[in-house]
Amino acid sequence: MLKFEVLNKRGSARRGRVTTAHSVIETPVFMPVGTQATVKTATPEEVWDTGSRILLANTYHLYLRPGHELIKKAGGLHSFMNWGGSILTDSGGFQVFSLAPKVTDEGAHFKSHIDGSSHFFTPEKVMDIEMALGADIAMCFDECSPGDADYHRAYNAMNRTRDWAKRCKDAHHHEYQNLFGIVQGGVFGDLRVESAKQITDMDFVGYGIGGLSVGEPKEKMYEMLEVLDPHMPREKPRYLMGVGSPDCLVEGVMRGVDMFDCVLPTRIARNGTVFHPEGKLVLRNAPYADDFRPIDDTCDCYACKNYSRAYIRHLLKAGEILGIRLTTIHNLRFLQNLMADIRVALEDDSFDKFYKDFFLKYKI
RNA sequence: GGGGAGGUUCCCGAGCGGCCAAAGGGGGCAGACUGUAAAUCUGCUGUCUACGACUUCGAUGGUUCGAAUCCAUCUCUCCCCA
Repeated sequence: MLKFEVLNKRGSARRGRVTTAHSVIETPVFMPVGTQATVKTATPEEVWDTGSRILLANTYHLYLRPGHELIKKAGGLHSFMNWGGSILTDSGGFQVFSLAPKVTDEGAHFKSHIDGSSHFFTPEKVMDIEMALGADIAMCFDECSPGDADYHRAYNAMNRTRDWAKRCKDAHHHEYQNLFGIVQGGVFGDLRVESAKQITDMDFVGYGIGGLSVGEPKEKMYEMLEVLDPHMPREKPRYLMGVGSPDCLVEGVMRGVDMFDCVLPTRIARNGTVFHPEGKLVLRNAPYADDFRPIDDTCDCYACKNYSRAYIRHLLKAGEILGIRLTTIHNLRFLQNLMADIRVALEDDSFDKFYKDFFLKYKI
């Protein structure tokens, strides 16, 4: 079972440690996303070398292809993809929201994005799949309302998430896998508080904060985190789902978040953008054509230690695979270094200074 | 030497009298990307003293109210036969 220790606190921010059956995870932590049991372009070893100790994978995608039974047959996700760290599986709740299928109290009907075939997810079905996948942490099947959802819609999604969480908990039995509940409530403070009560009353191992970073202004997201802070148990990990820009990570930690995941670093890497202490660099742009410096001369990643901006830009422009591999490795390492720096600052009780210094340099 | 097909905006390539500053690709230049249907998507890409004007479709000359589109000559490229 999962163990969570809070090692140090500074206001709402906390420095902690999650221990799962597969690894020790120092928090606050950033978790790279490997939807289809792979962090796109990088080998598990390369991902490990960026400092990552826990990855995300997606129930919806792996159920469709190659199928959870096959992964179970392979000995579970860790074995199937040769990843020695921990894994968290997202439930497919986000797809329910983004693929806009028909949702009833019973579950969600949707059509496969691969072949158009019809499928039906219930909380029980999702638990079966997640247990078969065998990640260290499984997420409840929830309903995620979009950032512009009105009160009524957010309210309904919140209550459905509560009902489904109950059914998930009843259906979930696993030797080492841990189930996290998910708080919803849109951008409405009272709903967030109510959702936090509904979900934490069920006593999960940890809590996802869902339905944020889905199109609402950042300020709303920060506001919701502040509203939630006093209503979530301090002794359990909090996971802000889908958040991953450097500024949001720092802001999230300040508001008490322990875990983050996001496709942003890997996606923008594939689209030619890299993180830098002063902001993002669109490496495929013309000014880098003859810029022979590393992406970030303070970075210790494989890309920065060996290659220039000009070379990587050339690879990106030429459509060479190595280009997006290098930018992916850099962006992951950048975020892992950022999180490591945050953890040190929390240990040293210097997070306020860190926060100030970070935003002095980093242009959003 | 004979016969045939062609030369279009950075490149390839449509257009074949007006609706053409000229389709569509590519390339180039930017922008977006936050629980991944994403190595994706979107915009711009002749010049300017810009809701209008000017210069472009091998060159020159012509026909026409009007030509990238028709005619003549020149020039270059490719293919076939000698």
